[in-house]
Amino acid sequence: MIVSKTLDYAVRTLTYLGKRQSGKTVLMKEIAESQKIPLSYLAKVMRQLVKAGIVFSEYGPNGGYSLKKTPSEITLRQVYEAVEGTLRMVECFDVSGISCVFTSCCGQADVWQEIEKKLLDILGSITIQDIIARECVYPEKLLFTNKSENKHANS
Amino acid sequence: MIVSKTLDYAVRTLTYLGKRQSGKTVLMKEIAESQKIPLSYLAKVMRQLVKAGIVFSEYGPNGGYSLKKTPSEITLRQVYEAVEGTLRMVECFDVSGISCVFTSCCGQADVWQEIEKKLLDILGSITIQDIIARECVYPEKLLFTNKSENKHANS
DNA sequence: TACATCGTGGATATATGATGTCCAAATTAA
DNA sequence: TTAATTTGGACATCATATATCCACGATGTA
Ligand code: SF4
Ligand code: SF4
Repeated sequence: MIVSKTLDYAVRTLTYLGKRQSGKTVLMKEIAESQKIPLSYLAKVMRQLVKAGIVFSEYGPNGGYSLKKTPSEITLRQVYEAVEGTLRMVECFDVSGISCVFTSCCGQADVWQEIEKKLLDILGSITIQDIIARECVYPEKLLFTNKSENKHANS
Repeated sequence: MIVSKTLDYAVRTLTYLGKRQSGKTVLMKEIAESQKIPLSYLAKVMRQLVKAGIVFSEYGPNGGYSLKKTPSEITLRQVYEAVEGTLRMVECFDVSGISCVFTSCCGQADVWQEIEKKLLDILGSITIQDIIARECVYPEKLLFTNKSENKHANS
């Protein structure tokens, strides 16, 4: 019941791209550095986002990434499924497809599937735009000062 | 975003105990065998349920386990927290307590915490009784035949 | 008291998956 | 062609979930 680092990376990247949305592409290197994501790991995450049709990628010099949809069209559910695959709260079948002995008569499986459905609805109702909107009002300032001690001046 | 085997074991055990609720204690061995849970692993799970105040344990001959509350008083949230600890969807602090650089200005963290809250509400609204009620109507029959091929006669 | 029964506690192993690294190939601009 | 950049996959590393083991503590019975 946890947001993996991979998902965290993906969401951060998308909000970052969402704010740059002037049609210009952004280098993977820039994303990695600004978001403190290991470059070679980010590469893997980006591939998944591209394959899912969420971001657009371009090769070569002047290449990079940009959003393929507007931030308000990208839901958390899409992002989740891009990097984690289909959400499944209970795994009633093992890797070789053999079902749990209790599957045919299990009240628990039903319950988890209902919860899963509700959770999917929630994830589907939240967009990258929502996340951008929830950032504090002076984001650029902080982003550009995070090499220093990131101290709060709220006295 | 997954129900661990441990949690699955815990819920199965509690529904099993819930159905035996005549005040009588049940041996760990019986639970393990009927629920196909490794005995020595179940031991660990039971300890957590006892510590959480959900089940009652008794030493010695005639010992065993029984529910400390009625099935309708035990919520999934309680069970989750007993075996997994506090639900936290995002981990914005590493093990040594150092916070993520973005914590002070992160829209994502807010969003996950709201989702977390909703999920906790859902988990808190579902009880072991609900799960028992959702089992199919001939549970004993199936439970006692699972040494055979568990074939369905629904033609 | 002595003994058998059964849960407790913690140390330790094993398996699985998440995270991170590396390098060669593909694509494109200049 | 050459440099810049993403792509793809193999591989290494690390963390955690799962499982096992064994000595100990508590309780009933005789
Ligand atoms: S016990 Fe029920 S929920 Fe758990 S794995 Fe088997 S069928 Fe699925
Ligand atoms: S980026 Fe935001 S959500 Fe992710 S860890 Fe940092 S603060 Fe938490």
